[in-house]
Amino acid sequence: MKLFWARGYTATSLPDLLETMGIARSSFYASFGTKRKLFTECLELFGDRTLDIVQEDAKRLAPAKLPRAFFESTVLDVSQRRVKHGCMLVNTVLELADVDPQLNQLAAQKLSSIENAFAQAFSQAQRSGELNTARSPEELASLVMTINFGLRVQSRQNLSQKALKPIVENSLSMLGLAA
Amino acid sequence: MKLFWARGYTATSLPDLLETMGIARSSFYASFGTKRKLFTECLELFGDRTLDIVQEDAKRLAPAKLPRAFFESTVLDVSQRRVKHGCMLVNTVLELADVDPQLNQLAAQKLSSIENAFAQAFSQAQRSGELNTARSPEELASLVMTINFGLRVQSRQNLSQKALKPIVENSLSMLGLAA
DNA sequence: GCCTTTCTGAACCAATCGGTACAGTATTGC
DNA sequence: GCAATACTGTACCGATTGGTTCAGAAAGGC
Repeated sequence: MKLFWARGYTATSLPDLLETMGIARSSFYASFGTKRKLFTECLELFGDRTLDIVQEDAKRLAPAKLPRAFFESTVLDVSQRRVKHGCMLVNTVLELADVDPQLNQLAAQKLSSIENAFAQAFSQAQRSGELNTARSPEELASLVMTINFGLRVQSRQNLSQKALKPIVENSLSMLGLAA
Repeated sequence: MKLFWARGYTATSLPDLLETMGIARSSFYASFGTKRKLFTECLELFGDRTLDIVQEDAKRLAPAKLPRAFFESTVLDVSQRRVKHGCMLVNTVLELADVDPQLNQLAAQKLSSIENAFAQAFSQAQRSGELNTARSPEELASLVMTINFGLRVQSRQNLSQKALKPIVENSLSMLGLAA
């Protein structure tokens, strides 16, 4: 998964995978079927893990603090190596949008479920009066995802993590103003 | 360029290019050298054209209206087909960040020059008192680019243009609050 | 200690990749 | 109408792509 994450689907060759996994070619096909099937499983795994982050945070944090928690655990509080890989879902969408509709749709669907998790938390907070109702929960979630996407693109450039920090802070500040 | 734009560098094969360009294989190599060299030229062309959009708008518009003008001419006022291709520079960064450092750097550098164009316009507006000085020109430009990246990722998903419109409007509204 | 399951390593497949070479055909300039 | 330039079509190159097959070695269960 880490290989696919870093290099994308096409640029990751079978020999690359075999060497990293430390298994033989025949074992690979016996266990995982095809390269495409393995990539699909990796996409699902990555998407589910990311969704878990949001849902776990939503259990114990005020919704207004959700975006910061999410950006910290996916951009700020990870190694420089990892932040440079960006988000595997976003990478996949941009690599395969006009090449492989199925994989694109799978990634888009996972992203959509993450956006929904944000929207649900915001919706609940608005009903309990914790959150300003100037914008709908869906609009707020959509804004959070837009900023998230933007940050992931910034991450994947050659930016140092120091240069990334103020971008995250300013984005959060801007989001706060909008909520 | 349109082919590279839509499918990315790796997924665009030489036969694809030849068919679209309507020339023979030997003519291709005689005129453009290698596939990689052509891609470089396309990146430069795309980057320069995008930079032109910002610089031309900056000549006749108030800096506060620059982001809206930019998003209109790159996201809202283009065909559904075209908006689905996203931004070639962003696509390239996400496809090749951990695969081809040189091409990644070229795309990143072009994006940086676009960001600088925004920063210059904002800087001038702050000196003349047109713009709030709560945030530095560089910070504002960085925010605009982050939003821009986010919108491009949204565009490249299977979103209809109708679904994209409110996202752009909300993003602009959020940006306005931050400025 | 034996039998079954698991895995390896290498050979092999057809297809495609980017790139080169070159003879032959259009097209151009004058 | 002739010569120079531009372009085509095809064959070819080595390398690499994802995927298959299978005999043999290693490991595990009891």
